[in-house]
Amino acid sequence: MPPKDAPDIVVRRLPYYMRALAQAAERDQTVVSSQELGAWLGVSPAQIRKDLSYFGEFGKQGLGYEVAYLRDQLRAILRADRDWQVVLVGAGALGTALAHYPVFTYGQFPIVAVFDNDPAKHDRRLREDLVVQPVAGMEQAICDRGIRVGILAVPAGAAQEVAEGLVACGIEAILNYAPIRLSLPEHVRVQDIDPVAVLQSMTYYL
Amino acid sequence: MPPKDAPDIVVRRLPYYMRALAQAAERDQTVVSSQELGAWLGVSPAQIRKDLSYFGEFGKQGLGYEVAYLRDQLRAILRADRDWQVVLVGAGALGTALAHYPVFTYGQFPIVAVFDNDPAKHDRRLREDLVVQPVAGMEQAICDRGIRVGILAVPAGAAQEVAEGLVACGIEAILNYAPIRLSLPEHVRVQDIDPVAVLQSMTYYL
DNA sequence: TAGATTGTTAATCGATTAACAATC
DNA sequence: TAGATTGTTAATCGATTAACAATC
Repeated sequence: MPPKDAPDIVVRRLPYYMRALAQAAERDQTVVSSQELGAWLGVSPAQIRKDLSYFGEFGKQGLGYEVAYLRDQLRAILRADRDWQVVLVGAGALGTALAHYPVFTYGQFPIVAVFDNDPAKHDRRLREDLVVQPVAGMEQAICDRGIRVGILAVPAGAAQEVAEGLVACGIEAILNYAPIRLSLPEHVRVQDIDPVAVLQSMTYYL
Repeated sequence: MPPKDAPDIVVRRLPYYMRALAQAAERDQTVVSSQELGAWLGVSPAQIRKDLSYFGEFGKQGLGYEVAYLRDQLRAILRADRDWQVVLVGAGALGTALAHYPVFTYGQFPIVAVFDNDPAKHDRRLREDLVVQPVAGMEQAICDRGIRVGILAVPAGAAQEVAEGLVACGIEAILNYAPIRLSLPEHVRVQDIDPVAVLQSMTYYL
């Protein structure tokens, strides 16, 4: 019986486990139990143990998990032990804000190229090392560098077309800020970030 | 047997149904089937019918749903037929970008006050009608206007404290951009938006 | 009427939790 | 050793899907 793949919902929790462990390590905590980790994250200890068990055995009975070790294991599992160059499309207010995030500047997901269709924005310098370019040059730039991750911060009307361009350039993971559902090939992962939809679901309860 | 409350996961899908219907209405489409709506959204027709059935009967057998009618019903259910004034805390790059979103300017969630703890930012004008104020005046401003929704766009280190301040002011729903889990009273709804966690879960598959 | 599609029930599928033997 | 906590199995819970009578 082959080991079961971790469900996507489990994979999506791992970054939160990883972050909690990184914070614990910064506090010089050396060991943590599933009980404690769960309390921090609002998750049951059983769920944490079950989630981790999809990927291996990381703890010691009677003791718990070594903080630094488990953090490093999760980093390796999520491929967070390396950088992923990112291409940003859309240099409006949101794109500009994202370009200044530390994680997108020196962090794990450096934005290395920005494109926009608005000629008024071309050559604008978003950062020391980042100049807005015309979308026409996108394919070339992405292929040359082997970039696989894209962030879409364009208006809804342009999103589908731009997304197809990204996919044609070899992008396999897209973080989509445009409030529209993208239709893309199966192999491309898309995650939407939509603050309005989130707020609208919250006001239901008010 | 009392009717069952809709699960939260259903409520979270309604904004997407609502948006698709609004777009269909703009195309002057008058009627839509669960089949068609599901195809647009990448959801099964059965799921759409089941989801809607938590809230009432909105369709006609053999025909489908009247687009404008169902859109309006969903608007009423989600309380999207009114404005919700929003308070923004954090006037950095992200907060500034959010302040310029149309939906947060003239839309359903107008940001009516911005606070920041950095004196250098005080009195900065984010928009025609929006000036950054010291956090000290927050409670007063929120209570005066009866604001119930907050957006948190401050660094992780300040988030918990600021969130507690918001709750003390009567805020009941928080959209949290800080990469940290907030511990707040049960009655306060919190939704996190964390692009890094999302990207990290996607790179697992690359 | 005949064809289509809803609303709902029952079946299926998948995720979470409880419980406990293994063992540090 | 005694106490604690893991990893895993089985039980439970909840969400999705399939199917179909009702009916437009």
